[in-house]
Amino acid sequence: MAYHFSPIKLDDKGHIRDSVFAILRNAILDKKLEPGQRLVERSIAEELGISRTPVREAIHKLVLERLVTHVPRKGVVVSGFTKADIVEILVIRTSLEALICSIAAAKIKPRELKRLESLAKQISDEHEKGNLKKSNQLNDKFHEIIYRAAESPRVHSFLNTLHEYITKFTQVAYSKPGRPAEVCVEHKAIIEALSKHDSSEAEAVAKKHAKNSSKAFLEMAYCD
Amino acid sequence: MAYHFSPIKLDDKGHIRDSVFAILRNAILDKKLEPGQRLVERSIAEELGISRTPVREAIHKLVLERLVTHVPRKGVVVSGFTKADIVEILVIRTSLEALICSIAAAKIKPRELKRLESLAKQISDEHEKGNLKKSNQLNDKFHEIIYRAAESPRVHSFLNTLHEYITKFTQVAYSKPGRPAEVCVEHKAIIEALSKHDSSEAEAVAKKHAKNSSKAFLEMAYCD
DNA sequence: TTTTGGAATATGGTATACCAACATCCCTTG
DNA sequence: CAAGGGATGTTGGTATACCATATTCCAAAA
Repeated sequence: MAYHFSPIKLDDKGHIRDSVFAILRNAILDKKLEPGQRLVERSIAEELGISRTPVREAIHKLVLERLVTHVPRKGVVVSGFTKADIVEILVIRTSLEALICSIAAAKIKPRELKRLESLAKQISDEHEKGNLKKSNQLNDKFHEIIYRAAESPRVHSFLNTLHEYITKFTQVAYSKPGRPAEVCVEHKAIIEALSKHDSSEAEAVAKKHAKNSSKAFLEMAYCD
Repeated sequence: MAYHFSPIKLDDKGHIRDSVFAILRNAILDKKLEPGQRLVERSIAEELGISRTPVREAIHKLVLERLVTHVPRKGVVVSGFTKADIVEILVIRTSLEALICSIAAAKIKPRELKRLESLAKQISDEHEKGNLKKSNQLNDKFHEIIYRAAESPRVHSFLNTLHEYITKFTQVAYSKPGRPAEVCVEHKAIIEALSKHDSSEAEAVAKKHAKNSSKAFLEMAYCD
């Protein structure tokens, strides 16, 4: 059975395993590989024109991220994403988003607060111009500032992973009527809580922000 | 430089990479490998009497768990655990513990509640008998019941990982005078919230429980 | 004595080879 | 024709070989 992967270009200076990981990951998230489908190391390696070793290492990472499941004596198969899985990811993100915000409140510097205010304004501007892509990028930066301010590498990297899962669908969430305006209001509330270095308020508003975002996503994604 | 690992016994039916992972992980958590020390694939493989392949895969998992850090053109080095790292792990656990408890409140079955009550009683009994080891085991079971009730595999497995980090020190926390009694009270409060299927109360009491446990740990571990 | 070039070495990344377990299918045998 | 068994193939796990890069160190030249 063929996966229809193109041979890898070797001009990449990064490690092959990372390229393979990205290829497989995108294929799964883009549903090019169906849930339940087996991933056969030899076949993938052959199609990509490389050896099994980097393929194995890439698959390993996928297992750790639960995008594929290891079945004894069968190899790995693509995991299915049920609605329950999506919900779990969203609630984890909500919880950690609240956590990192409360931590950030205690540590954030005036310089970073300034940057957040500037970004919030830009985001709102781009919204009005209808520039979804740009405003999404800026939105990511907004949250990245907060993540960094919290100086909590584990939470930070975990949130990034979750974010990548969700990103594949996020423009859907933003297309919900009225959501962009809400986002602006919520961003302002977050900035205010952070400015006051009020951890519990920051936790509360961040949780509300993430919950609303999750809700908007679920409504749009599962309206059927 | 020698790591002083003994050759692996091959009678293990499990995969070698898992054995290697456990060996390295324990060595790091038990401080037999010092922070900053390099892990050289060839040397480890040689000492264990196996090939590099399973060693590589084990090291990969360690990187994902941040127990070691990959340094370009250097290989991997053992990560240092500062107090900030411990604190971060504890607050993540607190956050997820609260989350999983609130989810469990909505899903838990009478059968599981019965089991929790029985365990809480046993734990308190073993405390009084001064049987720390046994009561710790039962405590783990107590939380495991709740984890399972939540049916949230990602949170569940993440909490297990965090738990293993903390476990290495946990008997310290329990040695704090008065803590065992508090634990019993907190367990009762958790059971009550779960019985009422009150998610927000469950979240609150679980958070308090985890926070108190973290506090007890930090006080005992860093009294100097 | 200092500097520099290159060879030797160390090490991780990648490719390949080998093996054991399991599945599949055909052939034999009743 | 059906059932059992063995040959063969598939696949993941492990071992080994090879390669590229970077570091170290020594020797030769200025």
